[in-house]
Order: sequence, then C-alpha cells, then structure tokens
Amino acid sequence: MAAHDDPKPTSGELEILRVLWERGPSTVREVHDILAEAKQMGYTTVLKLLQIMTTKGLVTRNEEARAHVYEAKQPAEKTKRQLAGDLLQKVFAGSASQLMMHALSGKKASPSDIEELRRLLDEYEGSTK
Amino acid sequence: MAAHDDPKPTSGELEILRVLWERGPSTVREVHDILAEAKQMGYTTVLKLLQIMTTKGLVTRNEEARAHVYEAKQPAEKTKRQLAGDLLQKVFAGSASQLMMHALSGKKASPSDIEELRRLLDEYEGSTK
DNA sequence: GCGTAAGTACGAAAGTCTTCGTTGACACTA
DNA sequence: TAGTGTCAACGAAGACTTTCGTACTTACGC
Repeated sequence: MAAHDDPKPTSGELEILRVLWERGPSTVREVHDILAEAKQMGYTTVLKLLQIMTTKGLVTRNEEARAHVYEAKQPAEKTKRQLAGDLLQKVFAGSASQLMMHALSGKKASPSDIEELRRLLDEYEGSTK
Repeated sequence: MAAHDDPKPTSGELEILRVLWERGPSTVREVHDILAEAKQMGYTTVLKLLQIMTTKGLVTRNEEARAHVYEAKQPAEKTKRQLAGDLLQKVFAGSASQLMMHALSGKKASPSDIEELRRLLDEYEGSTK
C-alpha cells in the first residue's frame, strides 16, 4: 500500500492552495501579496506554511531562481474532490442528495447554478447507464 | 454583539455529535459504547470531549441523574448546513454545482439518490419562483 | 566595496486538539 | 461495613497549527 496519503490541507494551507490554483506556480511574495489584501498575515508566515506544505507533499518547490517558485502538487480538482468526498462521508453518510439539500438551504443558488446541476445529473446518469 | 458563534465542531467532536444526533440525549457510556465499536477510544476521552463541548456550547448537559445526559445543542440540520455552507464558500466559491460535481465524481451516487436530487431541484426552483 | 533590499531558514511561542491516567465521590451488595 | 464498580473532574502530555522574530545569504546600485 502506498504510504502517500494525500494529506488533507489545514485551513491555513487551503487558503494558500487556493491562491496557487488560481495563479499557478508562484513565489512566496506573490502568494503573500494576494493573501495580505484580505487578511493581515506576515510574509514569513506564508513562507513557513509553504515550507511545511512542501515537507507534507502538498506543494512542490522549484529552487532554480532565487525566489523559489511553489506549485500545488495535486490538481485543484483532485483536492476539491477529496474535500467534498470527505464531507460527504463524515457528515452526510454518503448521501449526495442530503449534501446538496443542505448546501442549497444555506445559500441561494443562482438559476444558472440550478441549470448546471440538472445538466450534471443528466450527464452523470448517462455515464453510468 | 452576540458572543455565541456556533463554533465549528472539530473532527473528534463531530463523531460524537453524530452519535447524539442518531441516538438523541445520551450518557457518556452510551456514546462511548457506540464509538468504541469502530474505533479504539477510551471512556475518559469521550467524557473529556463532551465536557469541552459543553463549555463550547456544542452540547447541553442534564445533571439530574448520576450519569449526566448530553444532548446536541443545535439540531443536526443546522450544523450540517453550517458545515456544507462552509465548504461551499471556502473551496467552491459558493458554486453549488461545483460542489456537487466534485462530490459525485468521488463516489457513485445510487439511482435513487439521483432521483432524489432531481426532485430537490424541482422543489428548490419552485420555492424561489 | 558597502549598504540596502529581498530572500530563505530556523526556532520559539502560543493556541488548539486528542488522549489518557489518576483521584475522589457515590452507590450497591454481600 | 468493607469491597467493588461506575461515574465526573482534573491535569498533563504529545501532536499539530499558526504566527512571527531573528539570523544568515545573495543580488544590486552607487
């Protein structure tokens, strides 16, 4: 069995991953500049987090340039799937309809979102038929 | 300003909440017996967790009997909505269709689940029209 | 060459989470 | 009443998370 467990990112790590997903490979400064807009967060805090994430295998680091360039190791899709699946199991006992019901009740879904959901269901059903 | 924030349960706390949701008000021993089936977990660990959850306001405690009876303070629906909404915002930028897409791709949904999802969409759309 | 700016590395501190050992109270029973 | 079992309370240990100060290194401009 593989010993690499795709560790679940912590809350702080997730914030950084979101930036990396959006921007692609980035330096500490670039990530920090984005994060500091919304939140007070020191430069070395971001650096330390990225270093820890490197040892955990959440990101990879290119050290060629003086300012190292970090990149999310797993594609955003995979991590998102992992997080959604985790919640699905832990809280909703695997019931996707339960999950959706609660997600929708918490926040208005736009009509286009509803449309998209219908399309997803058709597609999903088609793929398993 | 209200100081009561509906604190987000931690992973261990969530396991206990799930038992309380299912069984209703329970003693430490009852919760422990359920949890110990699947997981090694000492009695005093469950007790301590429940005590902490009491101070956090996640559960309430009835001390009338010698064995105190604990009960989830918030209805399951509310906490589940909170957790689903949290993930929705933090990872999927509020897009319910994104959340569902990732949840479904991680695990097979049963045909009845799909059916239920369709029904929910109709209902939801009807309620906001 | 020197000073300054931008970088990484390191470690410590504070907070949180989880676990469990120990203690003391209480009740039941032989 | 002595012994046994059940319970709550407490504290401490260990792991993890987050934050930041400090030190060391490297590049650049004057």
